[in-house]
Amino acid sequence: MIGDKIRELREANNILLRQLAATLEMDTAMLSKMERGDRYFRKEDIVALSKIFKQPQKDLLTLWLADKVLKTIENEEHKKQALELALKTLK
Amino acid sequence: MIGDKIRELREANNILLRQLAATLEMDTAMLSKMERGDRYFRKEDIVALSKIFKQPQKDLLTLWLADKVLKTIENEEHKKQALELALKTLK
DNA sequence: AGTGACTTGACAAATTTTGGACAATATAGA
DNA sequence: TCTATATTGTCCAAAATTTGTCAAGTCACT
Repeated sequence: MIGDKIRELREANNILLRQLAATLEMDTAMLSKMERGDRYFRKEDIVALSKIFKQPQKDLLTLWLADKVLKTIENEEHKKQALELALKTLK
Repeated sequence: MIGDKIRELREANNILLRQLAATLEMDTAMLSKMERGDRYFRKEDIVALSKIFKQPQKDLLTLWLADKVLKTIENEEHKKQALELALKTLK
């Protein structure tokens, strides 16, 4: 999800995976995994990426956090109810 | 949240912390922390507790999972948007 | 002061997550 | 086919998180 977004931005800007990886000072394989959702971006990288691609930090961070939430509940039952309950609690 | 619920049930049934801890085969201190939200219940314990207190598994598991979700997002910004996004993605 | 119930903090042990390296493979274009 | 790019899997060590145990502490009551 956040990975798709980053890939989209990267391709729209004609930047190669290895170029972006170099900018973020990470291994190309790692960035590939991150874009595909195999691994998680670190929060600092998301912040850096929002600057690189001139996107509102909030948007990317929200995507990133939603991914994390989805990961915590994957493989569980009653996901929807739990999310709704969590949301209700928050408000 | 799930902890409050368990404590409520335990007290309504006049069971001592150490008695319930013994039933669940855990340290009293651990159960105390769990009820107070300091530590997490294991899923199996929630299942066991729903039997002990004759509660629908679903209800307790939902509470338990909502807690986990809230924990993953605590200390983050844009919690609400992220939860809403996650919920939307799920549907 | 003594007792029972519960809480708390410190700590080590166990487990999970993470970041990164590397190699093999795939894919597309010249 | 050769080359550049990207993907995928596996391995490793470091870091972080979780878990369990224990001792000491509080609190309320008698």
